[in-house]
Amino acid sequence: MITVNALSEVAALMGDPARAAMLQLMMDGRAHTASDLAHVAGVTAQTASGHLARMVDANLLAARAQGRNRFYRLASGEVAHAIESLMALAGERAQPASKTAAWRRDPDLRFCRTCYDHLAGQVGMVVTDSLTRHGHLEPKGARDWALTRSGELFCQRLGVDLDGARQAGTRHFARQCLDWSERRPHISGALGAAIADTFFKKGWAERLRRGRTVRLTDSGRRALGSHFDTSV
Amino acid sequence: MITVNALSEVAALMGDPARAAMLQLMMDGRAHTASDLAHVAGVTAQTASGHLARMVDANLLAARAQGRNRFYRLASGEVAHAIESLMALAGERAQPASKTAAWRRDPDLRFCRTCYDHLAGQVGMVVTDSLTRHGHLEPKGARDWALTRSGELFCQRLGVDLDGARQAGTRHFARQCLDWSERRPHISGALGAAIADTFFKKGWAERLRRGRTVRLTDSGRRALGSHFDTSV
DNA sequence: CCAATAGTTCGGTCACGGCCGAATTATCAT
DNA sequence: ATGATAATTCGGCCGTGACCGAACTATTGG
Repeated sequence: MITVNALSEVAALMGDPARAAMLQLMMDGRAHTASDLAHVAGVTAQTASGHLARMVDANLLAARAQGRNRFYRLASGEVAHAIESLMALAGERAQPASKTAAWRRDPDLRFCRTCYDHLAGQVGMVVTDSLTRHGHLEPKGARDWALTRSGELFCQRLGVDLDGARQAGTRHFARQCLDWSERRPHISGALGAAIADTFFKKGWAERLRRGRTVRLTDSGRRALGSHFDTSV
Repeated sequence: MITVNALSEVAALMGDPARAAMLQLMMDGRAHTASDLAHVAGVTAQTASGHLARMVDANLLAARAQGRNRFYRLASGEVAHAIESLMALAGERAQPASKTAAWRRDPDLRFCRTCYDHLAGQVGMVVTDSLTRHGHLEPKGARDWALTRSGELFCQRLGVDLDGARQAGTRHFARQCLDWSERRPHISGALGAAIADTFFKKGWAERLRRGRTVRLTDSGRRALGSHFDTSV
């Protein structure tokens, strides 16, 4: 097995948006099911299966079968290190791998957190509910939403980078993402990420140092009232 | 400017074989002209120019104009670090950045060295000359070679991974590479890399710790006699 | 001034690879 | 047994992006 260009092969694996999303989820150090990984990547199970097989082949991931699930995790700390150093180049902050098993009970986490790169928890639901209630978002197919004309205007007024979100490769634009604490779908996909970005950029929300918990700032509370007519 | 998926964007830049080849050349810490970079990547100047512009845009590279040349180098140590950690994943060894300016005079270097990933110097020329002398390689176009049927058989007998080399994306298969010490073209491209790989794998040659110098082993000398009917 | 060289921009071609639908296998639940 | 869920393989579609030829600009040197 000759390695004509080893660097490009590994980098190309990480260079696909869907695979990168999966890898970033696995940066928490835990093992995730193929379904979960397909979900954060915004692709179908078949597509995800192909991606995962390739990454296992390249020794980026380790797979473990358990019942009818297969769990995937990063193959080694070196993989995590490489991903971190790449994210550092892009000015992103990688959340260090912490093995807090009790994270499911955290009330702050249930209130507001990131689900990979978009908002989840009560705040994520408030945003999603407000968008659907005002007719900005309409269900489309089984797992997507369509952004209506009024939704487009609303996002522009809010300062959401719609162009950037639409350029996000073949990633789903407005995906339904099942919220594990609320048990209902919130907005994810490229649009969900762009909205979350707006929250952070305007200082409405702040990521806490570790983990996925997000703190809603005072101006964030006011924004929820004025833009999403909800009080939390 | 929203970063919907920062990781994949950086990784995708490094994930192209041509760009990866350029980056690996720049891992020596020096600045290189656009022509040189096009050359090791095995692409035309236009294509290289586009690649370089994109990498400068993404702050992976820094460019400096000097006369009618433009010199490109890695933008920071962080970039080098990220590349190293990726190469480590693939089991490759990154050659540490040494600034030996006197490398042009080194007689060992003139005798045998790697030119990015293929053999250069007298040994590289011996191999190339032998292949052309026996009709295994024929000039094709201005800067390429064609591997003849007899060349194909010869490579198979030698244990060169032709299939692997042919899969190397859009990289040129058998490129002519101007040898700076011999002033004649030697074999490069995917085939040149595969041949060099064979030399290393069979123990005919060994990379020295630092720099590009390659040591021809005793069995390597014998192999040059038996397979390439040349004594050095 | 003219020829040669380095580099870039533009336009058009083409193939690789990501994507999904459909079908298949395996496990779990009733 | 029967149906539901998790995961995979296969086949075919299609868009992104890498590539090159041609034309253009800038610098150097005779």
